[in-house]
Amino acid sequence: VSIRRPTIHDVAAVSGVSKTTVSNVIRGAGRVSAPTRARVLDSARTLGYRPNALARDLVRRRANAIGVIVGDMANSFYAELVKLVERRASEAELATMICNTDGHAELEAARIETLLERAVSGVVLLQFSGDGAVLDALAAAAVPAVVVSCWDARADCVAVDDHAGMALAVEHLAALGHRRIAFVSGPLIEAATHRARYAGYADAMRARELTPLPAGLDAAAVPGVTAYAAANDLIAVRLIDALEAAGLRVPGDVSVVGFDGTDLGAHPRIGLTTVAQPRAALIAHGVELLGARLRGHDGPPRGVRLAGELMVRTTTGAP
Amino acid sequence: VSIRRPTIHDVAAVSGVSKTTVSNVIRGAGRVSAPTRARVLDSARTLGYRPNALARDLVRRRANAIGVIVGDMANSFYAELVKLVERRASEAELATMICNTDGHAELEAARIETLLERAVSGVVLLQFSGDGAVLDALAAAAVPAVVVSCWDARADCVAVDDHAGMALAVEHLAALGHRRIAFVSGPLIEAATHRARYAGYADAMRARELTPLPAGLDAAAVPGVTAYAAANDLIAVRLIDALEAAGLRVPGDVSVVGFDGTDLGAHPRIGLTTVAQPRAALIAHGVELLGARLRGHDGPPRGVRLAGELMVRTTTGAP
DNA sequence: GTGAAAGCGCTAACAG
DNA sequence: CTGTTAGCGCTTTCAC
Repeated sequence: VSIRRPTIHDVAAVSGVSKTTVSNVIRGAGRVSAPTRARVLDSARTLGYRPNALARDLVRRRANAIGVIVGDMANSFYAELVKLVERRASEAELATMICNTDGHAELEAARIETLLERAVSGVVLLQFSGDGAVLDALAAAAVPAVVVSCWDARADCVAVDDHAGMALAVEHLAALGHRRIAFVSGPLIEAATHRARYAGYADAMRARELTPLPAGLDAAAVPGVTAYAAANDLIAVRLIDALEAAGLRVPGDVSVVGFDGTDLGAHPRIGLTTVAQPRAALIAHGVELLGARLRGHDGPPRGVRLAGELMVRTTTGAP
Repeated sequence: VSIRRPTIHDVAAVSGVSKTTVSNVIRGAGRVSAPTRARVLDSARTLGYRPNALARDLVRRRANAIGVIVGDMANSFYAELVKLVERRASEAELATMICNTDGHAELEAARIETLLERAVSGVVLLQFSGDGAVLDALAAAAVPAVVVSCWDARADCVAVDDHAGMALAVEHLAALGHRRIAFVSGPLIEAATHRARYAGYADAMRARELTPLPAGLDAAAVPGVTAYAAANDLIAVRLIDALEAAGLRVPGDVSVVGFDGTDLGAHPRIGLTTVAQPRAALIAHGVELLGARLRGHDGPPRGVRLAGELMVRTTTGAP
């Protein structure tokens, strides 16, 4: 029950070598003879030595950690993304610091600030308000960042093609015979994503000679509409609730299609028709982009567009 | 575009005071005259000074962060708990380091080890394998920990009364007229939780003079059984899938009750009857226990038992 | 192969 | 009210 935990110095004293040598064997760096290494490892074990990451990080001037900004972890789409990021990070020996912003841009900026104070090695933005100042702060601190699942040309970025994805949804609905199709969004949708998905909706409508309606911002029935394209699954599911609570049947009276491809929508009882995002690929590319920067890659922002996949289930049908 | 970010030393030089004074105004500690404070703040701003948390933490020998161990973030029950913890932590200026174990005890131990290397101020275990060595390591490092949502008498702990909660589920089923009731669990359930919930089930069965069946470990129909009490909502929902896929109707042919009270089960299309856990209260108490230790409170482990609440929805009915 | 020395940026007594 | 003095535990040249 030591009052102070053993340091590299203690290990050095016990094994009769210098701090440098201990440091070398702990890190597996430099050349150390086998007997010395064994002796050091042995005393480290008996002393119960545990490296102090704080000291290491201070001299390296960079924490062995990445930050993750997420809008809403209660949304299973994002929870899953966080989980995937954390797995990659821990495989790379990096800790994961998580920040939930609930979609507030000012909170986002504040959390980035604390991540910068903590000198994280990189940041994954699963939510990005679009605030250029945030990107600037990151760049000024030379902390690489990648925005995932929300398109932004100013940063390394990987996202699904929102425009094309939403068009898929509208075409599916139109092919079913729907003509009055509404787009429904919500407060937790980033502005850029909202715009892209709405544009995809509107363009696809016009391509079919249908009239796009203004974006709805709450999950409520719109008179005369027979089908809804929601900005994400959560909104779609809530919309279904509201619709059914109002006595409408889905897909009997109205059709609903979501966006994301969450587990929630996948449940047979819900069977939400949706445009699924390739979550694993999103993170794989995101981590790869970040990794390249961490390895020193320099150059202009790179963007990766992934395709969304229409999954027809049971919330859509003929009008 | 400075190659090196400004330090407290630079700010001191610019404002013509010592490092200590700068440190004092940055931290709001000590007594500093208003004019001096203003001058320091001013030069800090113009220099774009940002405190280095790494250095602060090193001298304090404790990172301004807590660790959170979670079994499966993709389970919305836990995602929600993580979100609540993160909110409390950020309110207390603490960063949140997250570790997803996928229920593997060895991963849990490994992640605790890295949290200890990083000298976190405390740990919230949303998942706990029950490994005493983990608790010992934490105690040896004098890092307070609280286990939440899973009972363990050896640590500060807050959890729902699993035994009584599961009994509620069984009594509900029995009152409906079911006599052949099975208990179904899964691999991601902690051993202690599994035992407590199974015991609650078995005892409630016997109290009604019914015969408890051995615990089922997969979401599959058991011949002759008319009702299932699942160890959690996720298992219950999967069970419903399997049952319906096998041609059985819920609750027409069989009834199912879950445990947790997740959003997934709450959806009208699913309407899972369940024993809801008071998530906010769980975290509020957990954070409070941890906070007390952080403030130096000493003493034996304290445990808080919360009551689960039966929420009757639409997956249960008469046999 | 191994060691000595010089910090990383900040806090914390303790003087003045 | 402000400054001086020591480190926190580790990495990293650079000698030997």
